[in-house]
Amino acid sequence: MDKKPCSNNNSLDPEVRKGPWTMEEDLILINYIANHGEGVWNSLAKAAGLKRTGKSCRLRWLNYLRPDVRRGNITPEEHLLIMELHAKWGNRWSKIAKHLPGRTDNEIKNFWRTRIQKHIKQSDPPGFPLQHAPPSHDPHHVSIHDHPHYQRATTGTSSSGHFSSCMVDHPMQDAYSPHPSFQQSLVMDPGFPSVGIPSVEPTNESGYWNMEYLWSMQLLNGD
DNA sequence: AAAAGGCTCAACCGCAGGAGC
DNA sequence: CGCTCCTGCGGTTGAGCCTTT
Repeated sequence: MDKKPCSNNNSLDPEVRKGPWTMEEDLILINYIANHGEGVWNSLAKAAGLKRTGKSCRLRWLNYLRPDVRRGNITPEEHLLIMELHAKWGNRWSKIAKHLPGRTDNEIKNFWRTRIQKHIKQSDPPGFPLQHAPPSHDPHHVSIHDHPHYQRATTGTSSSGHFSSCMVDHPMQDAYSPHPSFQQSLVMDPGFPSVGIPSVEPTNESGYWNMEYLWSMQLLNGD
């Protein structure tokens, strides 16, 4: 992803930032929404002093910063539901996401494209329409659990087997970082506190950080 | 140990539809 | 009625990480 300041690419407005969000930007957005509520994203971005488009703010909030966003791997139950709903509605990701509490359309879309679609392509004869994805009892659905990609997904991306048990269905909705390198650090510390301030500064050198930490800061701010 | 290729997912883009004027 | 702005959605991209050779 673009690590550059991105102040002048594509956009006519040189003030508009693009690329990954920083901790500071996230804090600003969280604070502002906590105080004023969400919506009217363009004016929100300006009023909050963020050099981002309203679109970008909305996406960041909906996909990451919202407190009810559920991070971690897709569970088999969710997987099943996604298969069923996709069979019913096709690529209506937002509609599907509404039936998976805490999951975002982006997350489901990515999950489908990287795991399920690939698997179906590999195992189906040419021309098999994805919209007719089989119901849960279908061999395709069952066999995907044995697929290397699925297994990797359900055990996390690390070499540690501890990762999955702490990430999947974590009661506190997981300690999660938007950045893979920080996610890596969570692997080393499965007991990373999900409430309160961690004992270690939860940022890495890239300026990425932990959502729980950020929310705890928000709570401490009392806003 | 290093290189190459594959995989994941955060973030962007373009488009469509709705609301307000 | 037409225009503009905003929101939401689905598709796509590309950086970084992981796995394989």
